[in-house]
Order: sequence, then C-alpha cells, then structure tokens
Amino acid sequence: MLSMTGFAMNAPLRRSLLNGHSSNPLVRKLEGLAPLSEADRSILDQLAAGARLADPHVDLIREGSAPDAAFLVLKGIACRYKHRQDGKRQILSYLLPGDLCDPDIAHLSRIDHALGTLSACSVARIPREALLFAVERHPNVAQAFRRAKIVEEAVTREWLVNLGCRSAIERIAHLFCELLLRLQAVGFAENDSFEFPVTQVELGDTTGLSNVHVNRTLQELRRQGLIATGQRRLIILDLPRLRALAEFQAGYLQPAVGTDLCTAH
Amino acid sequence: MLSMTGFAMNAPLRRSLLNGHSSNPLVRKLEGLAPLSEADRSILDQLAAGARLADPHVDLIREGSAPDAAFLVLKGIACRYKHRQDGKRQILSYLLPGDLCDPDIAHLSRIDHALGTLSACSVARIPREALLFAVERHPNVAQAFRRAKIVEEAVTREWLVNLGCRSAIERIAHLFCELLLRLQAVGFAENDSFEFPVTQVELGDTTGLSNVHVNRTLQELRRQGLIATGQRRLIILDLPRLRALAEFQAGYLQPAVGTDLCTAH
DNA sequence: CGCTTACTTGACATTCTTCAACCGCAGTGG
DNA sequence: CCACTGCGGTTGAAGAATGTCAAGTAAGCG
Repeated sequence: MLSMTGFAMNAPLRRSLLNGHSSNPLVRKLEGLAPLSEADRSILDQLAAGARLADPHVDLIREGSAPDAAFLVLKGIACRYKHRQDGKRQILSYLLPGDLCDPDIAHLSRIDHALGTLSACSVARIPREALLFAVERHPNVAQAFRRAKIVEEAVTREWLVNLGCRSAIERIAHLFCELLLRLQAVGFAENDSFEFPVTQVELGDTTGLSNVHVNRTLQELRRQGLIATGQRRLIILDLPRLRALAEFQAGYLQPAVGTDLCTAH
Repeated sequence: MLSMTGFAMNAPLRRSLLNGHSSNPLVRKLEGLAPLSEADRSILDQLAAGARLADPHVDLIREGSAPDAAFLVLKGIACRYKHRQDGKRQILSYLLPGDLCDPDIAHLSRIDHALGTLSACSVARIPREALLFAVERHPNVAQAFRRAKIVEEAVTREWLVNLGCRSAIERIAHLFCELLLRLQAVGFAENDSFEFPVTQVELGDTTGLSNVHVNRTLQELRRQGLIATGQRRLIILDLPRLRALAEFQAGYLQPAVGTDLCTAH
C-alpha cells in the first residue's frame, strides 16, 4: 500500500502519488504542457517557495521600472495593465495561479506596463538567476515554459478579437469561459464555478466597457440563466449556452503535447 | 578610397559600407536591435533569398493549418488575422518589411489564426530548419530575433490599449504613428510619409471600427491638417500634433540595446 | 467601354457612455 | 452598540459615439 512507503517520500512526491497532482499550481499548470520528472517538480516547488501575501489593488511592478525578478502567482488574481493619461486603464492579461510574469520585458528601455493585484494574492518573487538556473538544468521545464508562453500569446490574440469585434455580452461571456478553463487546469475551479473577486470596474478595464455597462451586461447574463454571482464567486450555470453565446473555441488553450516541432532553440 | 577596394567585397558588404545599411529590410531591422557581423548579415541575406510575389488579399497561412516554415515580408504589408463565424474579422498585427511570422505557433494543436497579405507583397518562405540553423550558428542574430519578439509583444499590448480604450480618431492616429516609426526603421518611409495600400475596410478590421466610420475619421484627420492621403500613400503632415492626439509614446518600439539583462536562455 | 473595387455620403438605429443619485454592506472609531 | 465612512453595486435619464443600410461616385483595368 502506498501509505507504507509514505514516510520515506518527500512531500511533493507523496502528494503527487496520492492524488495525482501537486498542490503547487505552477506544477499543475506545467504538467499539462510537458512531462515533468520528480526533479523538475522539485525545482518548481523551490521556485514557488517563499511566497508572500499581497493586498488587493496593489502594484507589484510599476510602469517604468526595471525589475530583476519574475513574479509567480500562487493564489488570487493579478494582472498586467497600462494607464492612459486621462486615467483610463486597460488590463492586458490576467495572471491566475500558476502564471508567471517573466521579466524578459527588461529588454525594453523601460517596462511599458505595470503588474498589479486584482484580488488578494499569494505571490512568489523569483530572482532572474533562479529562473535561468531552473530552465538551464531542466529542459522539460524550459519546454513547458515555452509552451506556456505560446498559450499566453494565443490568449492575447483572443483578447484582441474580444475588444475588436465582440459585443459587450459576448466579451464578458468569452472571458468567463476562458477563466473557467484556465482555473480548472490548475485546480482552482469546482464544477463550473470559481472564486472571482474582481470588481465590475476592473471587469470594465478588462473588456473595454464602462462599469455601468458591465453591470447591466452581468444582469443580462444572470437573467438568461447563464451565470450566478455572489460571495465573490462566479457560478456558470449553463456552460454550453455560455460558450455558444461567446463563440468560444477552447482549442487555443490546449497545445498539442504530442506533436512537438520545436524542441530546439 | 572605398571604391579602390570595392571590387574585392561581396555585394552586401559593399552596400553596407557605401550607404551605411543593407537593402535587406530584415538586416536593417535587426541591425537596430543587436550588433551584427558581416557573417550575420550574410546569413540573413540567405534567409531572404528566393522571395516571391504575392497578390493583395491572399492567404499565406490558413487558419487551422500546421505550417513548417516561417514567412518573411520583404516588401508590402501582410497581417495576422482571425475570423469570426459571422464574417467579421480582427487583424491582430501588421507584418511590415523585415517582419517575420515565426511558426512557433505549431505548438498549438492547430494554428489559431491566419496570415494574409494586405497589399501586394514580396515574401520569402523560410523553412523551419533554415531558421533554426541560422539562430544556432549566429548568436547575435538569435539575440536580435529575441528582441524583435519583445518589441512585437509591446506592439500587441499597445493594440490592446487601442481597442480597449481609445476613441476612433485616437486609434487611427496611434496606428499611423506606429507604422511611421516602424517603416522608418527599415527604410520604407520618406520624411513623414510612406506607401500605405491598405483599404478602409481593412483599417476597420484593424481598429475594430466599421469602414464607414473609418472613412469619416480619416476625413476628420485630413480636415485637421494632420494627414493627407492619395496614390496609395499616407502623408503625415503634422507629426507632433498627431502624436499628441494619439498620446503616442515611442519608447516601446525602441529597446535599450545597451543594457542587456538577458543574454542567456 | 463596361466591370469591379474602393471610397463617399446621408439617414437612421443601436450600443454604449456619462452623470448623478441611491443602496447596502463591511470596517472603524467613538 | 451605533453612527460614520467608503467602496462596490445598482438604477434612471440623457446624450455621444459608432454601426447599419442603401445609394451613389470615382478610379483602375481588361
């Protein structure tokens, strides 16, 4: 029986064998993108160690700074965003548990956008060197990171479509479908519901809508029996109809792990 | 004098010494991102060889296919785009001379967007292996490609802001500012004007506006004395005012070549 | 010359924003 | 315990921005 050998295993391995996946959302995410060895998982646990709590609506990286570390979200929701001079802001992407804000952007003269929390978050700061070390020693991890980046780019393309040619209700429906799948992938959703402590103003900054219109659009989604909200949770009541409304195609979130045409580089 | 030794040089070097830059837009672009040796330039010229002409409004890569080659634009304007079921489409990015559509996206089960020409184009098809070979043997080229990618991501972020929170006139003004700078960087602009054979429908697909509204917005830009159009050219008459109107910050197009925090990877 | 494609215009409909007020809840300090 | 405060959500009314439809014009091309 497994329990007989349990005392000899380290914690991540034991968790992994008992329930099939790690409690570290970074491991859970990357496991879905490339096969990981126990050593790979271990280094990822080291990267995730030392996480700290961050309040909601707080900046982690300010626009114009030059960070020397990446940030890994372990709990809660953070985002990249840009401000305009007139005070409007645009949220560029959500960072969910397991998502990493890589500081490659340091190549630019200044970082051109900010990183901030939406809800309260648990965030690990990963020094650049630690990340490079992990990637150099663990090719599977490097591979998984590359694939994560490719998915991230696909998500960004979908956001462009959202802002460019979907109606208000379609934008929000599409966003909710995306978030459900991404959160399911890291074990942060139950059935079709998840914690969603994002304000309507922030939803507006995400979807390019005013908070008033977000409010009315949410009411319409509720009226149609597609979602329910409350207690900082979002419950998707009718996923098939929500997906149909948003014309949501899940493919872009799931890279084909089998066919790998780009191991080198 | 230079001409005395000219006969002993190969063509790219001679061009390079005579007028300070290559006629290959890929070389011109990457030169601005990393220092290149003569061997680097030579390999880039090889990549650009064998270009073929493509008609306007033609697909180079169709949505759902799995390309094994990258495409390099040498002349004209191409774009990535996505279609919606109802026929609307969103253009995701412009590929100007020197821009490369890398096929990393083959990681996804299917490529989730199409690549097509806007104007007539001269396009080189670069087999995956040739690209990998060049990158492996020429670290400076690899470095420049990485930086090009980072700039591309910054451009995408700016497009998200465009679609999410700028008005019609600001969106178009911002796009024109971006295109001017990008085209200047590869020598495809004279003063503040450039060839711009993009239809108003396509401008609408780019900016998330209807063609009618694009038309009226262009009229407004002309009326304010900011631009002039005709003969498939765009002339920017008052760049400072256009930039002010768009709140255009050029920084994101110009990575800091001096401070390189990420040579490894 | 006739065809096609792109551009232009006007009238009208719709979507979404803005403004302003109000509600309700949770935290805070007296 | 209660009043106060602040934030987030909700509502209504009015207006601005943008889309749609339909028709007409101009320019390039075989």
